[in-house]
Amino acid sequence: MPKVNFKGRIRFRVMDSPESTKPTTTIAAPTSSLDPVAVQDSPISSYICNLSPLKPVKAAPVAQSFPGLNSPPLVFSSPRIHPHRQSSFLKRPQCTQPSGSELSQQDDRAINIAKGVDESGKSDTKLSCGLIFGTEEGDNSSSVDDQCGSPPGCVDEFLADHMEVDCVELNHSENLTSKQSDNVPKSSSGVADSRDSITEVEKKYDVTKDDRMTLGASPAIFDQAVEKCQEKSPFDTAPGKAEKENEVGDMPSIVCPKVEHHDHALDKHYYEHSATEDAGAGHKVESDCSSQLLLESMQIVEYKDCVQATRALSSEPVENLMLRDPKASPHHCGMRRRCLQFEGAQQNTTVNSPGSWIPSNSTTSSRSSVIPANSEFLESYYVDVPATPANMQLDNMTQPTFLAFSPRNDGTCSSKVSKPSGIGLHLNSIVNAMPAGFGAIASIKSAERGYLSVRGKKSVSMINRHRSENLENCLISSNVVESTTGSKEDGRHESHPSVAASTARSLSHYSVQPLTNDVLLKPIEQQATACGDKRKSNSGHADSLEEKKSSVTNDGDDCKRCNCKKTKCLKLYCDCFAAGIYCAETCACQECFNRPEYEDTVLETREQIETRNPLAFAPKVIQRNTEPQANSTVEGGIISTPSSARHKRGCNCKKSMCLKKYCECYQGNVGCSDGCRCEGCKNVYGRKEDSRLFTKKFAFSEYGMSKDVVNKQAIDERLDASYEERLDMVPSEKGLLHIEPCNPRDLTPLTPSFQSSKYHPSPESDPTFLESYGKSFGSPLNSDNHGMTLETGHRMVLSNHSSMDIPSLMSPMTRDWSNGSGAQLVPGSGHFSSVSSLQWRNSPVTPMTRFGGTKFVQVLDSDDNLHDIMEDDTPEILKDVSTSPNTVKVSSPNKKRVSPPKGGLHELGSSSSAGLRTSRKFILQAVPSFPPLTPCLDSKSSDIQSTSDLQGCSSPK
DNA sequence: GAGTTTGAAACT
DNA sequence: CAGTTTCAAACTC
Repeated sequence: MPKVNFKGRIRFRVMDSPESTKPTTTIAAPTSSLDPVAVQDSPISSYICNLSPLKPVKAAPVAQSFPGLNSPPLVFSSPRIHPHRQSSFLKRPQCTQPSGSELSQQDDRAINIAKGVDESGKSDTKLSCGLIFGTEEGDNSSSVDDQCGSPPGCVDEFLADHMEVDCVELNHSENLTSKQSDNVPKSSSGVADSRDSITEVEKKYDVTKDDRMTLGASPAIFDQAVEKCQEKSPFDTAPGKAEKENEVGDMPSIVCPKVEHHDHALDKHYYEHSATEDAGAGHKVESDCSSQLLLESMQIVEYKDCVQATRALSSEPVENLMLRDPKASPHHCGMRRRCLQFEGAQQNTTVNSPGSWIPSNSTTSSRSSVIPANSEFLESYYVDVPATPANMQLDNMTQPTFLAFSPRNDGTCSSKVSKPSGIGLHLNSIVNAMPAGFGAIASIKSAERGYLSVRGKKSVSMINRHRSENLENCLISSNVVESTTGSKEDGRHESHPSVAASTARSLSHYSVQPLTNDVLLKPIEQQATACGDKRKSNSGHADSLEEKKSSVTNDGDDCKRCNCKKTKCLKLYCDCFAAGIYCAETCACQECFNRPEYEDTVLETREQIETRNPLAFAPKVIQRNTEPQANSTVEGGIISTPSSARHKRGCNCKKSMCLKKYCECYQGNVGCSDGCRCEGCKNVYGRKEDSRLFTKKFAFSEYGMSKDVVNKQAIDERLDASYEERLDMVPSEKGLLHIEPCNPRDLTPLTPSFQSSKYHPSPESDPTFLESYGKSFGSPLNSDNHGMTLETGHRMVLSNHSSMDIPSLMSPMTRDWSNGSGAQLVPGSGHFSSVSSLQWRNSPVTPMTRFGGTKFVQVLDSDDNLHDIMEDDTPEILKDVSTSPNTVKVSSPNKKRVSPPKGGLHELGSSSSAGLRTSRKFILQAVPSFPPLTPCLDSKSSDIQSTSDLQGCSSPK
């Protein structure tokens, strides 16, 4: 068919142009999943894998529809992934704790289901894949390949795996890799296993049953679901899709229409993945999935998460679920789809910890402590996961996030961590929302550590819901949107009283929510926005909102619609491709190869592009302030928002004066920075010049506000218009302040950068980036550094300001700050940071970066290096505020509000002054500790906090 | 909807 | 690294 021809063309092109190395193999087997996968996997150095989420994607293709599989390798995990990771993370721990694990898994499943199975499956698969990869990677590169090639567990598998693995077989993950191929046929057995596992779990944990009861799901239903799953499991290989569909069908309530609609192909992939994986460990997984699905479905049904966030079947439980699941699911749906391909890289980390019990205990405890009965149940699941990690082992904690990278956890408990697919970043950016997820995840993780802060906020979950609503508003800026989504997610997570639970939830939710995006259109919109950075940014504006909506209406996917005619959607010219998402039917592109069918080609191409520019797929706009803006506005009216965010590379506008969407900075709703080479910059969000003044001044501002304030005022005036829109959003956010913690997810979008940075610290991609950020660190480390620095600073600050810390950690930089000051929910930053570090690195970093970044920046600013950073983040200055209230004031474009700021400022100022001082001191220490080298490592070495930062740092874009 | 403008991406 | 070309989005009419 024409496709074939296309493929041929594509292959040729691919071969010819960009991806000479892989091309042949990849090209050869683009459609043929296996070959490419194997190739990718085997050779894949972790590095490569990490680098391109595409690989995972390829793997997915191999699975046919398992983008997820591919994802594992992806360096840049999409935010989504992170969430998943977290979820997976959580799951495993849950596994250790049957009830909790199950719950978490179920949640994930539910999410998947909600996604419409497919999407969820994709996202999940990705996650799962990531997890698998993680295990595999840890185990063997080949295994990874297998995963990729084989159907790395579908998303469901993901979840299921965790569950089953934990409960049933810890070794499954290992087996899975080997089994993948074999397992497929075993699917049936897998189902049985799942049942068994379920039963076992149930046995082990009376709670599960009870939970079911609580959930409202009747045992019978559950059993039925299991049966269905089992039946489905047989889908094994080819049938996978059908099976998935079936599953979906099985999970009637669960299925989310959108998801299904979105990416059948992807879903299929996932499905296949799941099937394949299921076959091996996958079987268990599937069974788990099925069981989980059942459970989830049960829960979901009650919660109706999967189906749609909107669907809140049961009121209370539903709410909790809704908050989590719905969002997640919806999110995931949209995000995943898009990101799936790239996301494939996602790392799934199923942490099976022998000590899982401990976690489980914690989780259980969390349950009791936090969640109300039913909701608790779910929460408990979430909680379990996080709890386990936290409790379990900081190591594990970190591992979970990193597990993908290092299978340590696997040891005792196989923990599969979905690696963040750096590439997924696009998604992140897109998803950004997803990204949010990352951040969220990271935050969550951190939360786990310090999560306490989060806990207090189950209400947050509610908020999250609102967020979803708000999201629409948030659409304002894609970046912002992302952040918002993240925040929402975060909020959700946080919402749960029990920190661990909250964290776990957040993880699960994140993973889920992003995907699910809720059926809620809003979420979708967000996703869309997230998807297309440009568009997002565009949409970011109020105007964009409408557009987004329209696009959203299309599908969550549409966020980006390309019209490529010559590039076949395999170049960065293509917004879809650049965003790490597949082109949708709504696209008007011609001869599009950016489709699941051509995953291999896509992955290869991506790899090639990434080879040239590791940050090519990183979000163009580093969102730091978006959410914060809202916060800032809320708090002190410090509306530095726009300023906080920056364009990765900076624009080069000469005629548009940065006042049109031609300008990427403008598109991204971010101010121009020193990195920009624009001429006659009049960027409403912040002029390059201004940014400098700001940044520097700002840096000083903390120390001496007056100058900054003045500049800010001027800027604010300009920004006010644009900001007002945001502000509008903000108000809601204000209400959401609680949510702020959630905001961290927003950061998720950054994650991509992380990944890239991690793997590709190369400054090439982002000279400006490096410059601004790198300067501070001295090393070219990308944003990671920033993240590192920021985080460290943040932490440092946090140490000073316990309250502040939490918020910052929790929420994106700015908001967090503002909110942080107010909310400062959690004081456990320190703990948080340490834990987060690993995880963050993968993807979640972003959040960290934001927070820490800004603050840190300030601190740094005090130092020479830091100062530069500040500049980059100038707008971020506002962020700085977060670190120090003062900074916030300064940074906020809406200085009027901010600067006066009022109490907030004062508070900040007072606290900040002290905090800053203290932070500085810390920084001084920390900085030295930070070798300019890799942010992550450095940060780690320097401080735990720094480590957390590092995670964030990994995100560097 | 067609044509132009714009700036990023890709290429040399 | 700089310059040029190509490309697709953004914009205008």
